[in-house]
Amino acid sequence: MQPQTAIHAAMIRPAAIAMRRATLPAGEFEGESIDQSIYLMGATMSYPRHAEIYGQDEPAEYLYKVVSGAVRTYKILSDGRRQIGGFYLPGDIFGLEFADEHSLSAETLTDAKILLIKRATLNALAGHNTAIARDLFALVGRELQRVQERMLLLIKSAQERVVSFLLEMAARAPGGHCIELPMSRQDIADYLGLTIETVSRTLTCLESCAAIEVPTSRRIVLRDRAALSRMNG
Amino acid sequence: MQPQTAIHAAMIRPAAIAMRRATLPAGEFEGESIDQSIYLMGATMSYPRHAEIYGQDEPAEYLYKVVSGAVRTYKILSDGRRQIGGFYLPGDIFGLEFADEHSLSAETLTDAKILLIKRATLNALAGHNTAIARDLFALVGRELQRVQERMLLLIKSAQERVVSFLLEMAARAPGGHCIELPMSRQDIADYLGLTIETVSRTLTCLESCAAIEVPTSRRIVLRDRAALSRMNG
DNA sequence: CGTGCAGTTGAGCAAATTCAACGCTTGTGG
DNA sequence: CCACAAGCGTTGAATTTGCTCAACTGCACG
Repeated sequence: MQPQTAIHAAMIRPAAIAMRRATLPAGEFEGESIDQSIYLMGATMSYPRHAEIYGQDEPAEYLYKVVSGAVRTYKILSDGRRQIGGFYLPGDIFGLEFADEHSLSAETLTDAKILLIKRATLNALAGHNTAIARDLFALVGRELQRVQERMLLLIKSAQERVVSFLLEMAARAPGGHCIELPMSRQDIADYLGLTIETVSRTLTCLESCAAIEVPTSRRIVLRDRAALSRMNG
Repeated sequence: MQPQTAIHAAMIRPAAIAMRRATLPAGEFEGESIDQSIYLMGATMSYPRHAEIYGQDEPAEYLYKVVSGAVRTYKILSDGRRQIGGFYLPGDIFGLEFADEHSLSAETLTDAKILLIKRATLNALAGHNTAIARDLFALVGRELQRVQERMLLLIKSAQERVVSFLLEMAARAPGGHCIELPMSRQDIADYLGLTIETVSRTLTCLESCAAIEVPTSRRIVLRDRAALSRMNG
């Protein structure tokens, strides 16, 4: 499946970026410098639903930022099981790798617009601009924390995993208590290391406990956040 | 429990380090520049067995390198369960954190000598010396890969987890097929997200399959590595 | 009105945990 | 030197948890 591409790359040399950057106000939050660079130097690509953005073992040339839509990264194990590495929503950056090749694949969950920036370009910028280097570092640090959180999740019970997932998604949702899920039950199951049946049953159970409401299968409303937090271990 | 301290800090200004570094041959492997810095600027501390090196929620001021002995990092969950973040053997660096506070605690498994270096010092060095910055980055990258590996491990079956653990330890052991374990069954269980009983039973099973030998509880010999690799998924 | 897909529900099963007992080693005190 | 307690590891039986397999529902689409 080939993505419908719509490239608007700004052809600016690194030095020009650095100068332009210098005229902007000092960084007020982490990632600002990287954001500047991506917007100035990145190319926007439009992908249809369920399109592959990159595959396991392809060279990791780019860094990606979600503009709209949602993305999943995943890995297929030798026995056919699939482990989902993470879900990325608008504003999130993915594709951070340290090997020369991607260890995960990435696919869109929905139609999506993705901003791409060459890693080589960013590395070159980081060599001259310490703000960008710092942002890159912070980015990786946050990714590390995210993965460590998830490690803790994976030793918990099925119910705790589902609850953690709901709270995590709620924290990133606009309202904070009504979640619109861009992914299927199978995706959630592969993210949590459970089966779809267990996820489904757990949600039903949470609903009958009055902790959540599930008006449609892709929308979940948190009713009793205190109860959920208690279940979260 | 207070560590027996034996500080031998070399008091050298960053600029001096950078100069000294410049006279050395160009980096031949990742981490060399950081190693240089740690050895030049670090302080060695001696800890007895089961001593706390730092605690969860303490400010993360230092980076640590194991000189001798072994270390575990861990987190106590609210319900009393303990998750082990990792085991660190001589040559390993731990204490990498991105928040200002440690999210894990660290303890010695055995008597140990640890080299400490102030994060602030290293950050300052990294700001001037791109080789150090690159090493730091690579270090974090490898830590991220390590954690991602472990995430994959935690969705596997008990047997696969134990086998993965054995292969991981064997890869770091000197001979490569005879493992001297510095940690207890409880530590292994908490590392793998299993119970001690399951770990014990699995080892017994592997031994009766002739895949391993367990001459003493802390020593494990890999007999049939091919079979183990096959079990590893 | 069927067909196909996603999600739910139920019954039976396998895997891992819990609880309990036991063996081995180590260290301590009589 | 022996007796004994404590800690660690192993083993067994019962129980729980989550998985597998299968049927069923609701919904979108032709």
